[in-house]
Amino acid sequence: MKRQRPKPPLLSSKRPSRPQPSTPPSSIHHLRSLPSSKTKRNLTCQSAQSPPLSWEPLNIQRSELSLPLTFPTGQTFRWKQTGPSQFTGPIKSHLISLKHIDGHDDSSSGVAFFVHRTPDHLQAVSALHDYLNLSLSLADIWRKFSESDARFAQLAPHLAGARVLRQDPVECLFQFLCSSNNNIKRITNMVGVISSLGDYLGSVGGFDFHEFPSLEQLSLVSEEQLRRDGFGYRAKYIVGTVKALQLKPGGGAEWLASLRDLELREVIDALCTLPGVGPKVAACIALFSLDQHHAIPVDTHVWQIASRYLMPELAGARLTPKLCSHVAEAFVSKFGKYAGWAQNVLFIGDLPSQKALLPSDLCSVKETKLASSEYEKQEVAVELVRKLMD
DNA sequence: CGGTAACCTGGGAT
DNA sequence: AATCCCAGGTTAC
Repeated sequence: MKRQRPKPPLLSSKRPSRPQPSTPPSSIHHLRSLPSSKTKRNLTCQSAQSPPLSWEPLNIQRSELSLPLTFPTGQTFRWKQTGPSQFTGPIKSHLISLKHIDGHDDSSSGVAFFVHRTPDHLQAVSALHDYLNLSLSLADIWRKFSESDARFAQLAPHLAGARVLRQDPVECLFQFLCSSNNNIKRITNMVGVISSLGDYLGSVGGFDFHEFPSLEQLSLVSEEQLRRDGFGYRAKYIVGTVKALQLKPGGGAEWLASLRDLELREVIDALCTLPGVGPKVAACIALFSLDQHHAIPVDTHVWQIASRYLMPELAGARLTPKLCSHVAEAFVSKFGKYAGWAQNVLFIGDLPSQKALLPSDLCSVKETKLASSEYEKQEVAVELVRKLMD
């Protein structure tokens, strides 16, 4: 991550001196199969154990996993684009690249992965499958969505492979603590600052990667330091949430992971006890890391989508907490058990950065500034909502 | 209990 | 140039 201005050195940005991997240097053949990167000299890491230092196929079609529709679309800020159709990121203590394999059609094109570094290759492969949520079939889930919603059916062919990840809860929580009232670029910078507190994993394409820091490592950074690093008021959320988690019986990581067994309502309530976590951030954590497939993060985008396609009677109304839960319910009653996965697709379809993928007639046109008469319209909408809620 | 203002920061629009 | 507005919201009043 390149920073705009010089920053004070971070607490543990020094590379921990790890024992060198005991494997022999890679052969020429292996070198040829290394992922493309602008700076080859930075390819420092290797698998400490098992052999496969090469690209291996992931046994799925592109329609089950699109890398550009899954990694840079706001559910994780930890992955970097390291090639034309290649992304690199950390999963636990594994550092992995993924890239698309071109084919003539969907069935012959797919995804390959490259394990740059891992304590155990088999565990790396297993962790990758888990992280990508590959036990769930996108095709199965989407079929029902298209049947029940016209907007989804229109959008889906252009956004094939937009998958919901299954991230580590601690990692997910701290990423979305950074997201409040913020933009993707700055969130990515901030997540980079936090990540650098974790153990160094290696460098690919000029980007340094770290294992996500433990709560103990996170507890070493002060609110003042975070403010100097540009976190603004979110600095106290980070510090406060670390402390709150450390007080949990059995440890915060355990406590967070245990939420996977609860009902969505309980999960949201539990998460909202942490400082800086409100309904929206809680829903993101629930959906992207806690197996709550019907959690609906209602933000400005989803609000727009809902008022445009799902609940047109809301057009012009304001986004209030009360209405947010109504929108979430509307999504669930329309899309069912995996409503969060549908929301994710509609959300991506609304992202300015993804508009290029869509035919212009599918692009949502941003509501231009409200004219004077629009004010009245809003009053009417508010009235309608009031009736709706009785 | 529901509605509002304040909160850090940076980029783009007015 | 100065100011406003917005960006995947939450908190405190």
